[in-house]
Amino acid sequence: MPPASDQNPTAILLRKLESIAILTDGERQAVASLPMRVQSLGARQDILREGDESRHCCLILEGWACRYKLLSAGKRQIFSFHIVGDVPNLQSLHIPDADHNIATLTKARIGYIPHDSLRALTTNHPSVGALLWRDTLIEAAIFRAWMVGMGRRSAFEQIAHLFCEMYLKMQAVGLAEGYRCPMPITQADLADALGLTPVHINRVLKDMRGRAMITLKSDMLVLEAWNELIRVSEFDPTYLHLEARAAG
Amino acid sequence: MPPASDQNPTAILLRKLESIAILTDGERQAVASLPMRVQSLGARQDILREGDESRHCCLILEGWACRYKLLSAGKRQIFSFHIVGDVPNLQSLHIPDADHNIATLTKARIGYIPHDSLRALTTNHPSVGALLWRDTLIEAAIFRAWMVGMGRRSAFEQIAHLFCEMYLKMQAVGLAEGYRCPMPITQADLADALGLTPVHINRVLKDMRGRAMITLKSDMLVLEAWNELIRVSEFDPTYLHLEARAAG
DNA sequence: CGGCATGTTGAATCTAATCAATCCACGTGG
DNA sequence: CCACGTGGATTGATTAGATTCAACATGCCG
Repeated sequence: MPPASDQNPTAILLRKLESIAILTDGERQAVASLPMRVQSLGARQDILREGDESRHCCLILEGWACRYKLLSAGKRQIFSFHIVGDVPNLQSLHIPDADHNIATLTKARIGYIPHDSLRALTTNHPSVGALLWRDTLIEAAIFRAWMVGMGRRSAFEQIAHLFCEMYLKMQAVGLAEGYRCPMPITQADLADALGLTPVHINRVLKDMRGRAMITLKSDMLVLEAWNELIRVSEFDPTYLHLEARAAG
Repeated sequence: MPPASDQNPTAILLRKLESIAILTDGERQAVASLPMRVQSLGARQDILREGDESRHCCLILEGWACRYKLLSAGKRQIFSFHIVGDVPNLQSLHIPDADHNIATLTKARIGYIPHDSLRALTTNHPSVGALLWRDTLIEAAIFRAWMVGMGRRSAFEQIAHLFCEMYLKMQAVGLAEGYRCPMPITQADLADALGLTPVHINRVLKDMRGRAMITLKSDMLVLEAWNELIRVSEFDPTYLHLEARAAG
């Protein structure tokens, strides 16, 4: 598989959709002909702000992004991390007013697809519409998995669970294999995603390294003890609803 | 407005849908003619279990329900509370395999609507399909709001935020007014929803009573100091995306 | 090379958890 | 009518996990 940057922008979307469902040739063609305006962004740039009204959906062509909300006193909660192929504001199709922010984590390229084109696609190909709906439902399932972590898992279990989830998501779209994946996320970002402090994240990561469960260095994560990680975090990949051909 | 129990089952669904959007007569009629099998259940009965495959969606006609997941060592995370008009497994339309459980909290009546009928409805009335999609997206927005609470709010703020949310949701479908609403939820349930212990919930509730912010007795909640509650919890109702006519 | 973001470590503190006992409201049966 | 059982609520004492504050190290980029 060629690197994402060499691919046609819509091919990236197709690869993502085919990681969660099987498409017919007609559907593939319809997706592939979506119009798209491409923009390059630096790291830590807001793509969309709370209160903004969307007229486009944002497809990540390169780099990483996250969704988050700011509270008073500088507190921040990150809701999700997004990789190549994700459409972090797909929900704007039916809820145009953003109730949270989207920002890049790394340098990134974003493809903007007009809502009108996506609506036409769902009208002409209801099964693709159903697939997009399904994608937002999988996202909700991931939210629930994070809720379990924040509410009822220890910091250690929670981090292990997140790493398993992110690895499988990347593996499903060909961005990872052999229990190695890119992880260009600071400990502060991780803390804001899991509801912990950066200091505590640091200590737990040290602990995980000490137990030889992970290696995490220069933005590369290696899951050295997959079975141990899924055991301690009670990780069950069902909720990701990945196509069998893609699932680990 | 007559009590829900006197209404036609589909009227309950209509009232809910009209709390988040405006329907045409044709759409109303189509929703009203959905077939439904009604079942009565006692309190704390599972409606759906993790791993089950749904062929129906469950409409709550009477009583309260919740969605939850069980972990080892008896830990439980509740994802959502559901009231009359809610369809807690709407997502099963596109993800039939349940990755969590649904159970009643109180005695309840449930209407089962076949997936086939709902699919036909979304085919013949795409705008109703879009509305159902929208409802699942609002639910995801509520998940995000809970994530903020679990990750970045104090127990006090979190409980205040939840009470504001639940009051507005009930008010939107005519189940509450005057800052009073039913709240037939045990402190243990609240704890499992917010990621806290029952003991701590108890202490925070005592504190909130002491500050004259709430009254909570015999399953009835009164928000005695609405402005104070929304201030301390930084509550912004936008994420509920209620129709203006229904919003507080 | 300097500057700044990120990562690391220690010590003190605190919020919330844990464990355990008691209380209370309510329904039931003798 | 009252004793009893039960589920839920309340309280106290103690502990633990995570936070906070502060200092220092590392590493990357211009």
